[in-house]
Amino acid sequence: MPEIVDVEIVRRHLQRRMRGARIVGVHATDAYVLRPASPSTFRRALVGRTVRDVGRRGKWLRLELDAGLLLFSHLGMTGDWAECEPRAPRERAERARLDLSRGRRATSVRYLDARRFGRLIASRQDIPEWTSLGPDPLSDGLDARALAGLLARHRRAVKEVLMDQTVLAGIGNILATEGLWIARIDPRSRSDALSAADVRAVVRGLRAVIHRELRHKPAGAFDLRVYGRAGRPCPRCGATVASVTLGGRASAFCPGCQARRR
DNA sequence: CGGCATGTTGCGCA
DNA sequence: TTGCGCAACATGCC
Repeated sequence: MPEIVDVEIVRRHLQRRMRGARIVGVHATDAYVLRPASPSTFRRALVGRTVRDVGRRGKWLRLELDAGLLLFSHLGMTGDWAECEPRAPRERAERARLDLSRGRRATSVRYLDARRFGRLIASRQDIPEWTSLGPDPLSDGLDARALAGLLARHRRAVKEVLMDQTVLAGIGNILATEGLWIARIDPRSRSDALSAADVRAVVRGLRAVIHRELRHKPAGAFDLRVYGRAGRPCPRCGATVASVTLGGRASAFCPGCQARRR
């Protein structure tokens, strides 16, 4: 599910369903993903609260409730929110459900997460994971000058730096991989070795993937050019797509048209 | 059965 | 101090 695009799509859904709604019931069924971990404490914090706004920064969702309460949601690897009937039976991957009422309308939203790497955190203050996030490419914009400054501050592979949430918020393995392919830059290039033109290309690449995904995602999968395509021909130059490991993550790239900066 | 997965954190080592 | 590499977390799919 989750990179900035997926999380933004979820945010829009939740905003439409939840803004102005009152939480009338909480079925927090999985202590593993909750903070506070006790389902009853978690439930008591949320029941009766009204949702003022659904925000997002990077891969984090931040629901502003009344009475100064905040609900943070990170989707981990397999998390998702979906609307459901209040009477719908619990699904295997369902970790929490919020029953909502707005006017005379009653509906529910539920948090599904097979692998349980996600988190639901009720808090009275912003959490460190939220406050330490770097600029968000969608809400803060992405400009080459700012990104150049950020990249120059690190000496790791550019792909790892792009995926560092404290540098830039929301870029994951797919977007970093595809963005660097569009920019024609080898993901192993040191971030501080990129020229001004390279940084502009990275900005264009990331923008292109983000907006393309944002347009196509709701309709269905859009086709990725190099991610998950190691061993197959590069759609741009025909060379065989390679894969290396960076920061523990598979990183596909085309040795034919993505040059390494040194 | 083994390998892999759109994420994050923490540890050990050079 | 910095930069890595790797394991771990829990589950599902091929």
